[in-house]
Amino acid sequence: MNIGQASERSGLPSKTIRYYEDIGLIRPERGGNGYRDYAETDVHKLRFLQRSRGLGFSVEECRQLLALYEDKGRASADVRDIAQTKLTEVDRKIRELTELRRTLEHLVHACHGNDRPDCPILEELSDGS
Amino acid sequence: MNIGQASERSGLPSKTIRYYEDIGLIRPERGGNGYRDYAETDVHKLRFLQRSRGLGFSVEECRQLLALYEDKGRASADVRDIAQTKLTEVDRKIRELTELRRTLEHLVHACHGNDRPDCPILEELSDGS
DNA sequence: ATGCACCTTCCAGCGACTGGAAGGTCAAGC
DNA sequence: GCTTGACCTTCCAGTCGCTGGAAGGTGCAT
Repeated sequence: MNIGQASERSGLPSKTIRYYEDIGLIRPERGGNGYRDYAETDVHKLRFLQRSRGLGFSVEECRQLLALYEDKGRASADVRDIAQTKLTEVDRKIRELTELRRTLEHLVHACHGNDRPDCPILEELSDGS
Repeated sequence: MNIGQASERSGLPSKTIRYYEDIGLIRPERGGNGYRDYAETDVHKLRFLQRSRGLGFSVEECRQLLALYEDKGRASADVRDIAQTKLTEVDRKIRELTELRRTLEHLVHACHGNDRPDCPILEELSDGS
């Protein structure tokens, strides 16, 4: 199938699919007209990429996961390690954002939001109080 | 003062300070030797930038905030709108990450992590079950 | 005079795409 | 057979917010 259909079936934009080929994640056949020709297994891999990217794995991590996926002799512990590391990162990000949220909420509530020029938000940004 | 000291006092790397000048956020004087010469007000603005970037505002939002900060006749509601929008974004991001966290945790717990090749994580990534 | 820390500009690269230009291909309708 | 339009191709540039490095100038102490 052509890239358009592969795009539709994987949920990835054609541009992204070509990019993944550029960086060596996937290698479709080529037809006589030079068009890329995707097999079912390719669509499968593209969906795999779409899901793992959506779970926040970097492209390099996806490359590892894909290699492990294709390696029938891999240890499942390898995969779990990658997921565990990502989980820790996500946890940290959530903590940071929650802290940020608290600060922003405080700022928004402190500001009466009228058309007078004094604004507690700017004051706090300015002097770090 | 030179860029090194401005860097130290604002908490921003020299490279970043030069970059902020490139994109027109700040315009220090120049000494006879061509060195940038930062006044107190410049350090003040740099700290303002450092804090607002740290709160997750984009450089463009920082530019707006800085303009409002310098505009003595601004309405505080303008500032609050920017902060409120950012708060909504942060909320959405936290929700997404929490969902992601749940999925990752499920994957990690489902995988026994031994050296046999079957791995529930890869299976889920593959078939989206 | 030498050394070293600091400063300058400019250019390139990161990650993960995304947009656009310029052109080839294919199928349908006239 | 000719046109139209949708699709495909490659290649180059831009996004965001820096960051690194090269090549060279300046300031100050020894």
